[in-house]
Amino acid sequence: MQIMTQPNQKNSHSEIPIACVACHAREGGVCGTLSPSQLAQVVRKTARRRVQPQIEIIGQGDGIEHCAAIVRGVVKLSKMLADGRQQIVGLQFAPDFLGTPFLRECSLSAEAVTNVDLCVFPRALIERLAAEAPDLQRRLHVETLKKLCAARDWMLTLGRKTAKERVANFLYLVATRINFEDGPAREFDLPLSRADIADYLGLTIETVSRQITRLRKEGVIRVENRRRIIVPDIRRLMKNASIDS
Amino acid sequence: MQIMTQPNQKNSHSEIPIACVACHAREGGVCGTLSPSQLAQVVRKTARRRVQPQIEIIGQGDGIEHCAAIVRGVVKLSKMLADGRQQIVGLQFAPDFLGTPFLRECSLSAEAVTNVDLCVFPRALIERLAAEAPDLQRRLHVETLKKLCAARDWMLTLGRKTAKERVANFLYLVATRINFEDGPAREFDLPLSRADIADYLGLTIETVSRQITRLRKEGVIRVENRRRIIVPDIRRLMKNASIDS
DNA sequence: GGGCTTTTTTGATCTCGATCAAGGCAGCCG
DNA sequence: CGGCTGCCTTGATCGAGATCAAAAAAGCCC
Repeated sequence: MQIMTQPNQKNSHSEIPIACVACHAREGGVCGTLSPSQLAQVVRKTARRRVQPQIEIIGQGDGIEHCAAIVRGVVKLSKMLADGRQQIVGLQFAPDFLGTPFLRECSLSAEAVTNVDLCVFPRALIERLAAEAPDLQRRLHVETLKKLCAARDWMLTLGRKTAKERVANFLYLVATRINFEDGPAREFDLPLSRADIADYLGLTIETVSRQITRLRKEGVIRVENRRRIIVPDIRRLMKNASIDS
Repeated sequence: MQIMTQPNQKNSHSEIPIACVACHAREGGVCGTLSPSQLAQVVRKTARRRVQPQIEIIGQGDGIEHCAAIVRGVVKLSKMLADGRQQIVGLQFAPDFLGTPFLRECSLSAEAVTNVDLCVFPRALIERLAAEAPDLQRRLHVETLKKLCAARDWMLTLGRKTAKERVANFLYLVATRINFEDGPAREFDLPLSRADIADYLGLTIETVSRQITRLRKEGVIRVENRRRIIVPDIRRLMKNASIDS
């Protein structure tokens, strides 16, 4: 499924760039250094969109004609083999950028795992503005570099860590990314089902469940209603994940 | 160990940018769109360097002050846990770019696996030129996007493929990347030892060896002198790697 | 609440790849 | 040539996580 292209008429024009800025609040916003006329283009071509859980945002192998910034919610990026085996290759939280301008042939599918609010742009707009505004290009590049670094960290997890370490690593990752401003959350709701966690960790749901139980029994975490995780001591969780701090 | 900083006096000035261009020949070279004065800066600040196998180019956690383009040879990027478990998170062939300008905190170590010729620049130079030349910034960004795509492909391999598929996948990867101009090589020398292959695939050397034997006995590959691989039918190798073409 | 589905947990067993242990083979140097 | 060293291969056994199976808990709709 493609990202919708129509600008959302219900939003006032002034709201949209604020959303974009919010998306990249950590660094002052993607639109931060654009000229007034460039900002006006963004306003005209940008659409807000709300996506329900389990709805595909970008399909595997689509010619991707749009990009988006996540305003709220969690998006999973996954790859699938012909026989159905699946691997989640990235989790994106607000205010991450979705899509690969400047590169066409990267097949992966993006799917909302919670309710997601997006700020959608045409790919061509981003590419044009990036060519005009070096700082925008640089900032998108830095975001890509961070994703590359995260992907490589996860390769270490997938290739060399035990099931228990992987689960602890996942919990640590969610704790640190769920609130993008503050440090690691002490208490949070898991955005993913056990099946999705398994697909992210290269494990089965049974193994994920058993390792969560194990961490719970060892007192590393507390679990309420299967979804809510409480971490009394983040250091202890990191040790269980073999994260050297 | 840091990359050497001294420009190599033995190289004529005219040779160096040619080397850079050669590094990025597929797209016309990193230096392709620079002005004459920018090119002169590159000439002044660039050093050629030859690196022996198993020599570290950039250490894990170094404050990385240099970047490099690979002119010849193969470089492995790896991450290690405190207890010694290791994962190779990327293999770079000529004419790949090494280093992460614009981003400081990504800990990984780069090590030559064959004799490697590099073209070394100060990080600051690249960052300055990229700010001035939007096309250079864009091209570096595209290279990073490709690496991200490759890393995510590898996550699928690490998370969901069997030992045999992983080994076949690795052979296919080397076949396609060892000669950057042509298509997949039908015959090539493995640049990595069994131990390095194991670290790349998240397996042990024994399992790697057994799966190579198995692929050999099934006629998917022929092996000469343990290092030389002959692939009679690349399609068959891809099928064994579960690569959907 | 009661019946239904879906998700998660727990238990029993199996299997692929790890581990432990030799043995083979090539390169190197005397 | 023979002994040595460092990879690589092969064999035997073990174990972490997969698979198969079922029970328990939560959500959902009436």
